[in-house]
Amino acid sequence: MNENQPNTRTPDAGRRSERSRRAIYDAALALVSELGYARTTIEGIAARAGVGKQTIYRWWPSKAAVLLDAFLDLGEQATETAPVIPDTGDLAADLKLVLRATVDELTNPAFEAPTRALTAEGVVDPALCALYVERLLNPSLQLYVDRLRSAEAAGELRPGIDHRVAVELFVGPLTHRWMLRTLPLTHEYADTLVDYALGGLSPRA
Amino acid sequence: MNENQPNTRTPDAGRRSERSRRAIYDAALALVSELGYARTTIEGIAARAGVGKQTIYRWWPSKAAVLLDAFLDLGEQATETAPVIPDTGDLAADLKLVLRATVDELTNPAFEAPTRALTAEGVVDPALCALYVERLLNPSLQLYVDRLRSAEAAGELRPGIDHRVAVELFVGPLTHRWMLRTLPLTHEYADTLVDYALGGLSPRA
DNA sequence: ATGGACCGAGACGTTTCGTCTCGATTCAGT
DNA sequence: ACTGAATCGAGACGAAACGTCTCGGTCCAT
Repeated sequence: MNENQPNTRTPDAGRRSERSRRAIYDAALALVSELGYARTTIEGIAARAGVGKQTIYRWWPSKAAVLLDAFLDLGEQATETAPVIPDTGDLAADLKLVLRATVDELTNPAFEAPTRALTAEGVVDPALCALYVERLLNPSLQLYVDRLRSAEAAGELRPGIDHRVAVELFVGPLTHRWMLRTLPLTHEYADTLVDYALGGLSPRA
Repeated sequence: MNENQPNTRTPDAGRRSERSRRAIYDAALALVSELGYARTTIEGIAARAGVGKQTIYRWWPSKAAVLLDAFLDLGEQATETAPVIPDTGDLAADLKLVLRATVDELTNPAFEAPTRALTAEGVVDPALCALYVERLLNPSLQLYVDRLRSAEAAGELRPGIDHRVAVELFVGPLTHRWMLRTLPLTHEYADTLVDYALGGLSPRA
């Protein structure tokens, strides 16, 4: 909040302690898993990481920002995030494969807690949300867009479709069910979504 | 049946002060609008409502629960919530009308702040989420289901479609864009969703 | 070697939490 | 009409976390 003139210190990333940064990430993720996001405190993260509170306040504006960076770091470590959607020539099959994987990830207890925390915070904090979307969501959605472009070239998609809207037709309902826990999130649901979205709800004349 | 746990107090709704209840709703909604949800405190609500803190803690388990009830009460006052989806025989047109109205509501500043707060809290708090879904979301989605059933009878829908999934095909992407602020939420987007979902993304042979 | 920036540690005043106590008031049952 | 129990407004209370601020200590560039 306090962005006054001389007070705004720019903490020079060169002198930054890599050791502390990692320790903070580990502590943050561990505490969120153990206590949940609401009962995870910055003081708790600092204590667990063996770090001064100021070291956190110097580099991050909020608890949520710490968790976002920790989460991004976690994703980068797992280089197996081979971020590619298969292109077998069968669009429906490829989409089902990826959406099923997404279902598995969203229901994986290790990822679910921090993801929910970040998402909830983003719903209410536009600045954090922008970071979240830019660094996590959009890159992921772009993979779908690319696959749909390829599908259009192969004649598997109606020409003129807005690929971005089409992606949201798959991902939106999935996210909706996950966020609001309305009904179980299953592989079958993912498959049905693909079938309905590709085939349409209207009778095929 | 000995349900007299000393710990479990059942605060007997008969003696409850209607006056205080309303004052708390008003104060809660006003403060959330003025300060945002995060900086709205239970102490602040109590002070603004001219009410003892205990009166809030006695009847609600959390700040979010207060806001949910306040929000529900607000909706019940506005009896003009004539909760019907038109049935003109043109499914696409009817859906576009309702989805456009939903877009307007989601972007209405008066409703947006408390709705975001409740949704965010629900993402992270399963108990609150269940209440939210049961009392706000599901009744609303049921209207769509009913309209789709009518459409199926009229031959406007492929037979055998799971109406609930179909509803989520419309509402999911809308909610996705609203929650995560990925792209602007417009009437055009609502229309496109209806066209894509009904017509399907695959080429119509 | 020396100055500056970061570091861990923690003291500090503040805010809010959730519980508890206190009379006053209001309602139900004898 | 009396009385007892429960809620009411008001606020005191200790605990917890906030975010800011010193402290020395350490590391690096000058």
